[in-house]
Amino acid sequence: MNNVQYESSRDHKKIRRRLQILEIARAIIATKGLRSLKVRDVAEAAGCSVGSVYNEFGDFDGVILTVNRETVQALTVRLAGVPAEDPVRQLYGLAATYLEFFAEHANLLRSLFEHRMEDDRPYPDDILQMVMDAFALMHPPLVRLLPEADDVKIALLSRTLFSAVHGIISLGLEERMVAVPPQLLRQQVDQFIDTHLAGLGILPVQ
Amino acid sequence: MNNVQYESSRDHKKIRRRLQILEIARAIIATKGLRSLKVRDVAEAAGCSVGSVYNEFGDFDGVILTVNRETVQALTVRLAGVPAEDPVRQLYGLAATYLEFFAEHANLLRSLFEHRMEDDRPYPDDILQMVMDAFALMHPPLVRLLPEADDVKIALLSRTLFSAVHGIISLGLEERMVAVPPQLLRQQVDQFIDTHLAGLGILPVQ
DNA sequence: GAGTTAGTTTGAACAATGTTCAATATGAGT
DNA sequence: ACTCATATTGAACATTGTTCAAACTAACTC
Repeated sequence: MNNVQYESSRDHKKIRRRLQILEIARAIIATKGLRSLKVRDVAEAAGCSVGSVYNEFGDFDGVILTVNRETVQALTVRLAGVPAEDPVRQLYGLAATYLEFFAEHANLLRSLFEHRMEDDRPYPDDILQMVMDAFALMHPPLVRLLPEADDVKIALLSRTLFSAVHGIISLGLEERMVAVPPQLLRQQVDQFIDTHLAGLGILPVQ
Repeated sequence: MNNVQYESSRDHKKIRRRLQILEIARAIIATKGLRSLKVRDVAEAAGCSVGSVYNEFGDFDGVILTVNRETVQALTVRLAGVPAEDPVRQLYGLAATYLEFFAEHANLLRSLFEHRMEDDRPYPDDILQMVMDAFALMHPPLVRLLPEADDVKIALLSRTLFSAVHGIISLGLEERMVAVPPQLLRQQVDQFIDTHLAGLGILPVQ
């Protein structure tokens, strides 16, 4: 047993399969919702036994959590791509991007926010941290807009704003709760930020 | 078979048991979360067979939905009890009451907002309607505060505001997402409404 | 290349849990 | 007391998460 740097054929297969399982699980969650995700379906679609899924992810929650982790990573990448020239525009952009991402991947986002662990096992810290980091992307533009405010205040404000936007979007897209048409929802979100920034004494861009 | 007005002994037992099942299911959801709710546990605690639970509620979703229905009813009662003298105070009161109720019954509210039906059966309309009605409680005070705004605009605004507050509260109380201390959350919500009303051009009460 | 070994994969068996339904029990009417 | 419609039961079944001893396979050794 020498610790080779390059991947063995074994590792190759293992990695390929791991990715395949995740891809399949993600596709099922995205199209049919978390509740429709079944170990046997995933195993069959990946061409392996259920044992292999367990071997790779420990338990079924492990698969779900890995998909969730990748969802929040993808979200963060998208949010991080919002231009930062003008702070007000950046805030609008962040909200609009979140709405876009949520609309595209509603079931994946629901899996991220609604999945409850078996028993009372804690949700993995790294995922929580990533969600917090995504929330914190509103921090820099708010600092630029409110230079005199202290950091704690800004942190709280960014969290509040993000949570508020999340609420508007997640309930707005909840088809069962009389979904708002996406176009209208976009206006709704813009309007909301507009009003809130005005309340903070920040003027909208021309 | 004569259609007697008074309840027979049979009906009595049936009704009593129905209430008992609901009480037990609610207690389990409230204390251990929706995922811990099991038919057999409910049946045993209610001193009846699993068949009786099915007999009474059709399927297990039926139990959950009935609990959810009662949750939104209780919420509506609480929200409807908020004094309506001053519209601004009323808005603060609605948010504070929602926060209070959510903090007291976090798992019941999560069951209401997060439960997904089996397959793709639709969520019962009456529950959705009740949620919308609860949201609409912000409508009257907003009409008083913005007399010149048209009704559609107000309806959208009340929905937006309620969704935003819901987002702040539900994520704020999400213990897994670094829960905000309730006391701080209260301030956060007040601050939020304060700012948003200011943005709408509404002055806070003295 | 045959043998050894460590790690992997398998899938049948098990466990937990939702669901059904034929048999039984029960209350109401006569 | 008898009859009958209805409610209740719980064992059996269906679905799905989980385990693990046995079979397999790749890597290493000589």
